[in-house]
Amino acid sequence: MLPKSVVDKLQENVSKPCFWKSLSPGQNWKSKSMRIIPEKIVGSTPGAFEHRVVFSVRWENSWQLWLERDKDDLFMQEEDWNEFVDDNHLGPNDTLFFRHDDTMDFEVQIFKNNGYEIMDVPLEVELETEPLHHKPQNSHKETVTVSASGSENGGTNGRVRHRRDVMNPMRYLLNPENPHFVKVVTKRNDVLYMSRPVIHRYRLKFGPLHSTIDFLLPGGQKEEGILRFYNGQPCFSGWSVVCRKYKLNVGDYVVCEIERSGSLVTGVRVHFVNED
DNA sequence: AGGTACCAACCGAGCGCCCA
DNA sequence: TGGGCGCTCGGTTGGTACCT
Repeated sequence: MLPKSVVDKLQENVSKPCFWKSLSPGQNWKSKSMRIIPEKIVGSTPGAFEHRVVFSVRWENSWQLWLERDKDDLFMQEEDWNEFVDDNHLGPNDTLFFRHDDTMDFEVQIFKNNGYEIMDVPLEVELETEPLHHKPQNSHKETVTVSASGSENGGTNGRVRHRRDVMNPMRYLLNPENPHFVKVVTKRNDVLYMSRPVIHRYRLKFGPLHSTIDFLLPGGQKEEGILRFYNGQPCFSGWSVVCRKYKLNVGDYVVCEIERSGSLVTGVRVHFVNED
């Protein structure tokens, strides 16, 4: 459990409905009891989140979790909750603090057993060995190089047009499990094409034509993109705005980290590569 | 208010490269 | 060597700012 000073400080700042989750003996984070939305929260915000909730964390990542009723209790769906647990590498001594922000939105704070709050994406300690439920085949190694065209190691359709590789693109990611690809800026930057190997490998799904996605940029900045399908290939307009705003030049590299809700693509987190 | 110029975006066509 | 894929190119369209 957290030190009392930390608890007191949190509670001082809390005027909205909130609750804690930490493990009791014999439980693990994927126990069904950990997926329950406390009745007092449901009761205090009637109708606010009958179908889904969205958890947002300090490092501007978020997870959408669908809800299901079981008897009188409201549970987060197992698959969604397990993904949240895996993504954040929750350990037995961790504590979660949930604050109901707005309608279906919760702000989530993750504390380690010493009361230290995680402020950035938790890194997986042993990336190579821990099995992950949606980890793709040919999972990335830290030393992987990725061609600028977006093809990753082991891909059969990869083209090597710009053979200056970005070393270790995973180090740019907020969440190492997220799909990602490397994009080289060209003089035609009206749309950002999605990498097909990444789409297939992660079985990514897209919203309807003209639905919006977010370009999540450094410093918490955000630009809106529109989903298009050119030649059957999904891509996002609004990319030119990003290139202009951040003064990207032809030949510059960016690591595009795909944000998902389930398998549905909701945004592209853009990491500017500076390897020179 | 209407005309013009400029710019950004749309999207089909086609090029270049890799693999079987 | 042909087919498929990833990507760029370029013509067209639509929106906006500026000028008269």
